[in-house]
Amino acid sequence: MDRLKKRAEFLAVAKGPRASRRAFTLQARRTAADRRSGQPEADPAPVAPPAPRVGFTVTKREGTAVERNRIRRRLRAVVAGLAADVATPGWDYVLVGRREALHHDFTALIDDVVGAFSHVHKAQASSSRSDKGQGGRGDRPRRDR
RNA sequence: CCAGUCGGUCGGAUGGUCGCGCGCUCAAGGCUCGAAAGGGCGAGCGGGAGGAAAGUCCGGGCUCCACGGAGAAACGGUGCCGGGUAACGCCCGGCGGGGGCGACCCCAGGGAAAGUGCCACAGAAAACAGACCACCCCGGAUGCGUCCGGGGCCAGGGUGAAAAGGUGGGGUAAGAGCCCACCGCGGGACCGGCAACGGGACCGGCACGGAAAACCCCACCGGGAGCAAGACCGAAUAGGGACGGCGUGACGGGGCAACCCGUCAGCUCAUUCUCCGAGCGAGCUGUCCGGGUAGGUCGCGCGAGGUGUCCGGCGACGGGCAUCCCAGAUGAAUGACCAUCACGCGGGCGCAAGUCCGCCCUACAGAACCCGGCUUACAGACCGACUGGCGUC
Repeated sequence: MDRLKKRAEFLAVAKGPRASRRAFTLQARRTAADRRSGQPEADPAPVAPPAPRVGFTVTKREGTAVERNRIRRRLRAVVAGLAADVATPGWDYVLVGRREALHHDFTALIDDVVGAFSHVHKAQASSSRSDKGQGGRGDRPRRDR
């Protein structure tokens, strides 16, 4: 499981859909789609979408350094345990940890993460249709001119 | 046994499943990035948070910047003495003062006869000596209540943190260091100590209030910024420079000119031809160079190093020998989960040792260039030395 490490990558994912649970907030973004739309359609090579990447964020508001480390490590352990099941290739994810992640029951935490992932995927699916519609409309007039 | 003082150590253990980052080694095949060298995905092994990693309060190393030498002033810091140390505002050993029956603890602890200012409230008076009230004596007046003049200035004056040394005696009109004894205070030859300081013959009738954490004076110390220091590599895009290639057409009109407009060539709008339309119409392009952003590499861990032991020293510490190599991340590794066992708390059974069940799972807290300190936080456990009290022999 690759990690997100650049500030710019985190900012990009923050624009995507999100799902909030008691112990965290999940943000997600479909990166492969972006790359395809950025290139002309002449490149039909069906390159395998890049492996999913996950980043973790815990702000100082959530506690001391020890507590923040523990929040991030528990969330990381959850994701590492079921990464292949929930994370889709071509996507970036960011988990924003909350204080509740310190003592939240581990199995419940796993359930929450699974739920949040599917919720985010659904949200992207519905909103991406409208995105494509807008993109198509934006492309056509440019070609007409 | 109880109460207490000081110093020190540790701060869960074992196992299982799945992982993280670093280093070393291996390489049969596969996948992937790359022009290549090589890297990644793999396997094995090794090691991977603290006593405070924290606060960022001092002192250094290291790096860059500034700077000719010396001195002075200003500013900041430190402040009993001796020692330790690379250095310190730290530590050790003393001294002085204060507290405790004691072990022991606490102390911004230089200078107030260099100067300025301050001493609230209360009080007659707050700093140097007197004025006031009251008191005492003498003389005079008197309506016998007292009043006036002169002298004494000590004791008394609720106060206050602080007010003319205290007690006793002599003395006197009454008093007062006016005189005497003791205590206190000041000076002090000399003695002990490296010193801070301690002791002190003798002398002095006693003067010299506090506060320096108000200013100040004296002595000593002090360039600035910090690993986001600093060094190197360096895209994409835009822009800069050097050299080269192709090109910068014709006519007319306006305008002093720069320039603007129009027409015709020319070029572009995927390709060939024609037409129409739009745009361009003086630049386009190749190679190289330099600055530099994102990003990356180094800095980066052999050190005022750890452990053991011996020697010197009361001690801080110093020295010798042996031995060990011990985190190196950068959206930031050092973990997640489970089981068992100790530890703690509560309850049941048992004379007791113990056993069973349940709970909390055990604090403060996470390296970020590195060291020496200080300060602050901390569940619980252990060790040593010592003090006071009780009991027994």
